[in-house]
Amino acid sequence: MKLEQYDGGVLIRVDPGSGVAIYDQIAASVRAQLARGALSPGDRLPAARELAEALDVNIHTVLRAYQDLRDEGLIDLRRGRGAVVTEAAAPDGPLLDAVRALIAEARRAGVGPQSLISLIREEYPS
Amino acid sequence: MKLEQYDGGVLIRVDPGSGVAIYDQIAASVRAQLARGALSPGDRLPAARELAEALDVNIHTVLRAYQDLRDEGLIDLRRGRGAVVTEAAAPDGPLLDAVRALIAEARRAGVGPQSLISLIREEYPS
DNA sequence: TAATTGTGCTAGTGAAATTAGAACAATACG
DNA sequence: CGTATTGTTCTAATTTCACTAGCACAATTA
Repeated sequence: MKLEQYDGGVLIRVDPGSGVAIYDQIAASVRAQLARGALSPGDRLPAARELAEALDVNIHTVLRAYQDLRDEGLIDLRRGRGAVVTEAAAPDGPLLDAVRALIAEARRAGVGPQSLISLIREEYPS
Repeated sequence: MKLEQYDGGVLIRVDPGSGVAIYDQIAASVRAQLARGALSPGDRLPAARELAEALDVNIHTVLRAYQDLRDEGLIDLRRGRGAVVTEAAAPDGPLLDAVRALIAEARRAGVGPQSLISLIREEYPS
């Protein structure tokens, strides 16, 4: 089952039994929307307590996701103020095009998401 | 520290303290080599017991990786016979090109591996 | 037949995720 | 100024899952 949370354009989905950690799903959802342009610099993410309740998750789990995003420089996170999207996290058209081109190519070749991601991890060292 | 295992062209690396599960690292390593063409249909992966000993890991950890690969249709896994690369898992040049193009684009845009993978997960539904 | 190889099972250990509750500090807003 | 909001920090318990360990068993190969 998937829990969702809608808040002025911010849509976050979480699947407790997907093998991926919940805080990682939250962070990934935000990252994807940033790259896609669904979230723009200056936009505000839902308050941690608020999102936690909506997703039926502990506040610390949400905070963990937010802190990861801050460490990556994607959001500005401060008490009293909340989580605000950074200037550095501007949407990128060409990148999104490249992503969609790659996925089309992968589909054609019969390569699934797992293999594709493994390949990228291998070719794009952290 | 990284442990490796060489076996007739099959190179598998594992880093116990990388945050990624070992079985996932093994599977990812195989996936990447399949897509790259370092492994071809008909090739045989090292026996689970053998690889486990070489990597200094439990056999169940290796089997978990192999079973995941089988679930994805990449290898044929049967007792007595071992793990053999499937016909479906053929190498693909254009795909690899697209991957490298995407990574170049991501680097240019200052988008890290995390965000990139999150984006692909979101755009390439399982 | 004998050796190899994956399967299935039980069980224990350790690390990490998640939850819970509370007090506290910075910010925003009337 | 006072109050509500919001993230921060802390302790602690629980739960989940990866990993290890050892064993017996079944299928395949040679």
